[in-house]
Amino acid sequence: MSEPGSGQGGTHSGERVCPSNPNVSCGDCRLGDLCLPITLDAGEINQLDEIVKRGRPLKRGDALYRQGEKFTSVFAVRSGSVKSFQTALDGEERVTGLYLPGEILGMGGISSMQYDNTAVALETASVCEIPFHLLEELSVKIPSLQGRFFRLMSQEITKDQKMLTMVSTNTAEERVSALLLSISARNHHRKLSQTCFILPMTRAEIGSYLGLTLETVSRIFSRLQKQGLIKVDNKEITIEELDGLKALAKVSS
Amino acid sequence: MSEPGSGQGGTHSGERVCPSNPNVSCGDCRLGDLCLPITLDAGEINQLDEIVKRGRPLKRGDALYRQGEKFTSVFAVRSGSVKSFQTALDGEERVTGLYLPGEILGMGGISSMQYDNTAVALETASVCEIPFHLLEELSVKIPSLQGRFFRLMSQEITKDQKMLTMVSTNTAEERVSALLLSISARNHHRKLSQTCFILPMTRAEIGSYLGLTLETVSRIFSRLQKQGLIKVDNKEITIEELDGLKALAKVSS
DNA sequence: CGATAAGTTGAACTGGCTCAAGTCATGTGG
DNA sequence: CCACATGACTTGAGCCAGTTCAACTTATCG
Repeated sequence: MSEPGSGQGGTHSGERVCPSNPNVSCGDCRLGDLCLPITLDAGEINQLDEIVKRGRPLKRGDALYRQGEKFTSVFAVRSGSVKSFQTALDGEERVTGLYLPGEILGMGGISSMQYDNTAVALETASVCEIPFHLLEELSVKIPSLQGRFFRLMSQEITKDQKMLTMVSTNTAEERVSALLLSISARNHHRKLSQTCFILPMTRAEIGSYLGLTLETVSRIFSRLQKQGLIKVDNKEITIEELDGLKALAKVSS
Repeated sequence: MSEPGSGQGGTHSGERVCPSNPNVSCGDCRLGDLCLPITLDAGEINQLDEIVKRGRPLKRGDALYRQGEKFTSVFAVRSGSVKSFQTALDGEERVTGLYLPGEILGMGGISSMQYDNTAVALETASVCEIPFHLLEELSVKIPSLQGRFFRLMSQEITKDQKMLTMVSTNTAEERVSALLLSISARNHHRKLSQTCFILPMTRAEIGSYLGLTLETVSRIFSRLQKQGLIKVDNKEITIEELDGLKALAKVSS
């Protein structure tokens, strides 16, 4: 039904500007209004463009950075998807974030000057690397870039706190529903289908992210399907009753 | 044993500079090396000083800001303690943060331009209010202030993710131990006793913060006391076996 | 001093976990 | 291109950490 790598970015294979083309600049990038440059004018985007490094596409499992490494850059997902996770003392991985195209990651490393988690591609993905010391210098020259970055970090704080509230209060069913709705809303924001998408994570990764076991995640999917709220075909999810799912998730957005 | 308001700040009542004196400037504040100005030189501190508003002390229950209100300022705790919480759809309060002297709060409001939680004083407290638009302007002029604020926000992200990992994986015992150790470490950093302190929150608030019920928190306290790791006298906690508690908490710091 | 909020402790219950036994998809080497 | 290995997923049964409900004690404060 879908070859590997088609999860999030692949549905756009017919576009003018290929999202994994390393030569596309920030001004041309179709994610322009989601990513860092959103509030910048053309001249400023060019300045930002010069400090952005665009590497070759990553394969599933490739790391953007690793927990404990010296912090150098933040990253913007251009296509595909990325997860971040912390490795506990016992070696267990705990997923802390899922990042889709247009989203920024790595900001947790700024304070301690080393990355506080590991980020790996969940599928074939391309990312922009933004060396932080250059971004800082540029932010002093372009106040609106500083403002944009303050806002981005604030967004991450808000997101994490929402997640924290959810994991510590909501039931398994509410958490799984909320995750599906979150992916749905982010797809919608990127002009993709909000009712049908490929899950970029395995059941185990979803469980780790939501504080559940993989068996519970699987059972909830089956239950939601039985209730007619979603259709599950392996990793392909179709939301049949968006409002019903929202009622179940008990979250504002 | 201790009158209200003596929890965190009151133990310093014999100091030269009274922490609730609204006339003390950033340069004179005994929290100087914990709070915002940490990396600034004398001239820069004076500039920051001019934008900081120091109101009269807050009483227990007074709000610094409320969820949904227009975002205007971030706040630094000068003395006392502050909690932040989100109000769910059903009206339930979920504690999302505990802030002790020298710590900054309110940064979650920057992105959406409205506060994403409510912050109230847990005891008599004094705070500095820093209007954000002035802080932004000043940050462009003082690059090290921009850097400092980037680092502060990053710290908040790291803290939240650590909390998220903890709440979704650790047992009740580990969570309670970790909170006690966190308060202990923060007290130590502020040159207060790391083994004996007054809990600024009720059992219900601690439970809400850690994703537990108040009964469980109470039971864990009793259990830890029975094991000889801590001594509990209502809100006064004495850590008897710091290393034992650390072993139990299973956290790095 | 009396009212009310905070905290403790016990007993029974339950949502999600653990363990187990399978099926199904994906990909690899012969 | 098939066979087989391996990882991903599903489903069931029993269990347990933490919840819920309840009764009580202890602090706080007008």
